[in-house]
Amino acid sequence: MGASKLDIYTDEINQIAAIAKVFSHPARVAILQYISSRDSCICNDIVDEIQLAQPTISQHLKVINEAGLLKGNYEGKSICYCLNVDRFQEFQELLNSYMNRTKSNCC
Amino acid sequence: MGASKLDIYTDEINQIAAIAKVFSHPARVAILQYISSRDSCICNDIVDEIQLAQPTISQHLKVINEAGLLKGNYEGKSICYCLNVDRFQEFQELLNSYMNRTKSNCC
DNA sequence: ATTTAACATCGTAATATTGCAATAATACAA
DNA sequence: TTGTATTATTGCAATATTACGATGTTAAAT
Repeated sequence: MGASKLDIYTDEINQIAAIAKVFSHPARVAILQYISSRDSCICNDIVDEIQLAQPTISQHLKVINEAGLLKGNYEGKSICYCLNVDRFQEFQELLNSYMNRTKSNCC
Repeated sequence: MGASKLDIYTDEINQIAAIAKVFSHPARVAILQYISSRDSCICNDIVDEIQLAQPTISQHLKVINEAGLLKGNYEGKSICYCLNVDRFQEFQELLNSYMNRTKSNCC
């Protein structure tokens, strides 16, 4: 196989896994950190900062974007990628809600 | 390729990604939730609860275990898998530390 | 109109992940 | 010791992910 069986889990569990997946690659962790550290967030800047080719960065940005974590504003000829802070906050709250419920010991 | 280039990131970024990877599959999210909900956490119980074959559960448990999130105590003929709450707490704090720093808006 | 710069998409190779059947290992029970 | 129940490991097929070169696309500049 290789494909996850998503239909056997609750929506909440699939949602947590989907959120975690965004952060499960160091390039995406680094990209998000970099975007939040800059006033203007041009993709080419990221290529200079992170040692990956431009298509690879673009691909990771797509994953981050499809999770709803970006707000892209066109500014002149480059794109200003911004963090969608509300969505990011929502992700953090969902993760914490899951983790708080789960960290009660069993033995 | 297909392999992540780990050497181009800081240790902290790789650590966050490694933590997130544990939670990036719904089976592992479900297993952790289930383990924390039970007093005795036998693997066979998990197989009954989650619609995956025993080797698949065992494989996911291995990933969770290698991340340090389990304490396994032998109790009779079955294994009592317990959540390593300290480690789980540590993961939560590292994720929150990263996310709190990152969620400041840029635009 | 042509060029240039920034970013996206396509195609593809390399590698990782997921899932399970078959089998092995382990520990207790009879 | 022989069975039985529980968990781990192996091997393999299917799919996903990662990475990048080549090529498009878009918008401003010349």
